[in-house]
Order: sequence, then structure tokens, then C-alpha cells
Amino acid sequence: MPELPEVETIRRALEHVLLGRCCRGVRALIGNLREPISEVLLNEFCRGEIRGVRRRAKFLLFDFPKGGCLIAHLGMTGSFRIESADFVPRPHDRALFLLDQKQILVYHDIRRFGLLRACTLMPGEEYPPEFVAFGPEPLSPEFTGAYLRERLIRCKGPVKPFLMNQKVVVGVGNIYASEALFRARISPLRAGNDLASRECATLERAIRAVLAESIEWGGTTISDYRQPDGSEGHFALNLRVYGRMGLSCLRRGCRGVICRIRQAGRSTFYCPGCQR
DNA sequence: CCAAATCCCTGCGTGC
DNA sequence: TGCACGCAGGGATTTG
Repeated sequence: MPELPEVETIRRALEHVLLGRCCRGVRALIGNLREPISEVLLNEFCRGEIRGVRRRAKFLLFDFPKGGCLIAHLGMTGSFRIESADFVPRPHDRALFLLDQKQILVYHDIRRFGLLRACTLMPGEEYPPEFVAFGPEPLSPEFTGAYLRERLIRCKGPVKPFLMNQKVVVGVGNIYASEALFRARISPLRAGNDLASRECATLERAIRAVLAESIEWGGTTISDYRQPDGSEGHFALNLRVYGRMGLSCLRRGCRGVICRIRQAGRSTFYCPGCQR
């Protein structure tokens, strides 16, 4: 569930709590994630002062001395929280980062689609090598209507799954792809190469707007997602199509009813009345 | 090379 | 009450 706005919300909260703090060791608990948690590598590279908490795509990066870096992904159900050193682990807690001041950063993930991986970055290397194929950040200047047009022109398939391809643009998942297309009034079924330049520009602005707005609201809490302090994000109130199957379209003057269809194995929500 | 399908995983809601 | 089933979906992998 966590897409860019949720991960960015978590990043900001963790940065606030963790920057300058010290990690003295890591403990892996029962249960592998997407790949096994290497306690050995985590203890080698994720130790000492936490010098940065960054985000790229839906990944969080924690910077440590000597280029040490923790790559974390929340998958569908991952979350971080802070506990005191004497807490009793809960079911689905997967890893403990032992901090100073008798605190522990806990990584919790019910469905184990998440990832915790330690690596080292070479001097001057901003991101781990596995990130090279990523598309631009949607809130960065590189993400323009012209760029989107250039990519869409070679896309024969429907535009909605295309927006969720991290090689095209990162951070857009199932919820915000539907929401952005609604705002741009473009049907999710349209072939990418069918979109006019104007529509690409509209779509680019819609993606930016919906993501930026959601960050302001602290992300969308659908089921598991929580901010690190346990509070919910409130963007769910602003969702206009996602999860609204059978309900009437919220666009003024539109009498349409929101449909749910299946695209590339995922639910897509849209209004056939005003998305063309 | 691209796109669609499959798999991973667990909790929850539904229907019988 | 209990159980089978479908669904949720990010991303890696497989298949077409």
C-alpha cells in the first residue's frame, strides 16, 4: 500500500527522530522478507551515527558512516516504529535496530513483501547500483509533460499499468495511478501512444498534484499503513475514485458511476462518464 | 524487447 | 461455528 506519499511521510518522521542518533547493532527476528535478512551484513554496515534518511522511489535509505547504507522497502504492509529497549516484540516484527538512549527502531511487516538490505556506497555514489533503471522522481524537474510524452509514444498498452512501471516514473502505485488519471480525465484504458501532447502535460500535472497533496495530508491510510508515531494518514478522505466502485462520480455535473476493472492483475477505478 | 501472467505472503470479509 | 475462497498489491520472475 505505501506509495510515494506514504513513504515520504514516513521518511520525514524518521528523519526527525533518527538523524544524528546512533545504531549500536541489529537483530533479525523470525521470518524472511522478500529476501532473507542478513544480520551479519546489517551489523557490519548499519552501525554508528545515522547521517541521513533519504527516499528514492518507494525505497528508504539510511546513511551510516563509511558509506554504510540500509536499503528498506515497505512492500505492502511494512512499517517502522520506535520502542523502548525493554519492549516485548509483537508478531510480525522482523528486525530490531538497537539505538542509543535505550530505544529500538522496529521494522514490522505482516506479509513480508518488504526488504531490508545493507550495502555500501562508494564515495560520491548517491544511490546503490540497483537503482539505475529507475525513472525520474515525479516531483522533480526531470518529470515533465515532454518526458512523459516521449515515453508514452512507445507504449502500445493501456496507460494505467504504464504509470505504475517504476522505469517510467517512480512512486506511483495502484491508488495514485487511478487518482491521477481521474484528475486528468483520461481513461485508464487508453493506449499510451494514443495520448496527445496536451494530455501528457495534463497527466504529468495531475500526477504531481495528487502526490504532493497526499504528502500534505500525511499519506493515505487504507488498512495497514501508519505513520511512525502510529497515527493514520488522512488522504483517504481525498480519494475520488479509488475504492468507490458503484458510487457516483464526485465531479460536479457528472452523473457517472465509478467502475472497477482489472488491469495487469490490479484493480483500476475510474469514471466512464468523464474519463475519456 | 515488451507486455501480460504468476508468484510471494497474511489477514480479512464473504458465502455456504 | 468453521472452512474455502477471493481479494488486497509492490516487485521479481516467468511466460508468451
